[in-house]
Amino acid sequence: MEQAQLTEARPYHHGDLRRALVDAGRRLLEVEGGASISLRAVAREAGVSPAAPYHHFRDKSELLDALAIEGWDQLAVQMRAALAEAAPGRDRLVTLGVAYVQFAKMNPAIYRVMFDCSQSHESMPEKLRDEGAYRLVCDTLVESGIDPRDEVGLELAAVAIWCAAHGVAEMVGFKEFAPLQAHLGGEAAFLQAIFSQLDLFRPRSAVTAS
Amino acid sequence: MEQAQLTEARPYHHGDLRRALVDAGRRLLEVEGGASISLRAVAREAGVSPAAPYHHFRDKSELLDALAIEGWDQLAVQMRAALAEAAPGRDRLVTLGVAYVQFAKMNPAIYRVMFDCSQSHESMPEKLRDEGAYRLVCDTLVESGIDPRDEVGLELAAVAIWCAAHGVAEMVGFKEFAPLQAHLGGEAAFLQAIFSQLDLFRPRSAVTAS
DNA sequence: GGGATAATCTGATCGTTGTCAAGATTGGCT
DNA sequence: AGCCAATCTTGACAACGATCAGATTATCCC
Repeated sequence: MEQAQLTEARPYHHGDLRRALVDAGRRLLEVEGGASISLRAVAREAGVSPAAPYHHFRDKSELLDALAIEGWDQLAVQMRAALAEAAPGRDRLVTLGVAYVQFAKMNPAIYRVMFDCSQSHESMPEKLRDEGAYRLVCDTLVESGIDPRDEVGLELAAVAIWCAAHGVAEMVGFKEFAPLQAHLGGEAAFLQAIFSQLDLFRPRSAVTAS
Repeated sequence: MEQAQLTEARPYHHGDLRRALVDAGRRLLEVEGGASISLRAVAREAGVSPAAPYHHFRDKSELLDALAIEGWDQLAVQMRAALAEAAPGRDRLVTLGVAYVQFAKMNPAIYRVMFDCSQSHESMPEKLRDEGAYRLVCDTLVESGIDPRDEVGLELAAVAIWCAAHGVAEMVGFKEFAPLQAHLGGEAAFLQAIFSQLDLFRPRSAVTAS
């Protein structure tokens, strides 16, 4: 009857398992590199039986969804912080992009889960639009000169930035870029340079056309 | 002793299994949507036992590597074709980007495997640099005005374009973009618009700084 | 309070997967 | 012919996702 187990008190019904499972999952994602997480491992980490999670999530994918949502929240926090501690006059869009990529690089497994979930749903979490990172990007875009009444233009710009940031986030770890990165003096300079290069898709020699 | 089985002749040693396995894998990837492929399913599709592949690939990941390499080849072919049938004066970088994204959208599972393999190796296949799509991008960059002697600048530009294209490729299917896409009149116009937007990271209101 | 009802957790089980070891079968070389 | 190495099958193992019956507990109604 005593609950003096080595790890913690062991309630018979485990007060709030859903929470514990998500935390366990996050812990595993932080430790285990890029491998896909195992639902049984999450249950093990939380100290419950392999079937227990099914009372809180219909699927394994639902657990991953919960992890993904927390990841998006975490990302928004980090981007907000980056904006806050950046010099106000500097280019704030680059600041956002660098923060985005650095989050993805420091939490690769979580970022992978975030994006995999979005892809299987074919859409990002709702919250992004209202209070999350997407909103941050839109605000910064307006702040840097885009007409907020041009909804199409604003969305196009935000989408384009997001795509670029995602692409950089997933490729910045490639070995091919290591010499380039070293030559430019570190990752921050590399990211800055990449983002500054992203006007390349505009027609260059198309002075004749249109 | 007769080999009159329903499907095909059934050689005792299956002339060239490695080839058959890769083909079977590609067939499965084309049919089955986004799910990860099963090594046993590939063996089943090829008509051999579940352990047979291990005489041609050390791992499941090695089979995926082979599939990925074929995918990169296929992508290069498609991009080359797009360049060939595009008007010579128009913006050829956009043509390349659109071809890249359309390949990813028409072969989502294969593209996913291609990129997953690259990420686990932290580098893309060697061939890309010499004769593949990367080389295509570099050539087109030089053709559109970049000084080929500036190796760092050229590589930076190629990397930036690749990142942007990859980001767009992975996000263009999201439902959030459907209205925007419809408003712009189809996917091609949408892609064109996105790529044209990618100069946003340049400092806009930074006329004072620097 | 007490008892019914629903929520939660465990244990056992099924089908599937990746991987390996041991044995059967075959092609190629001498 | 005869041997060796390559190839393929069979059988097995652990781990996984998922489900179900049953044990345990919380909650609510009287």
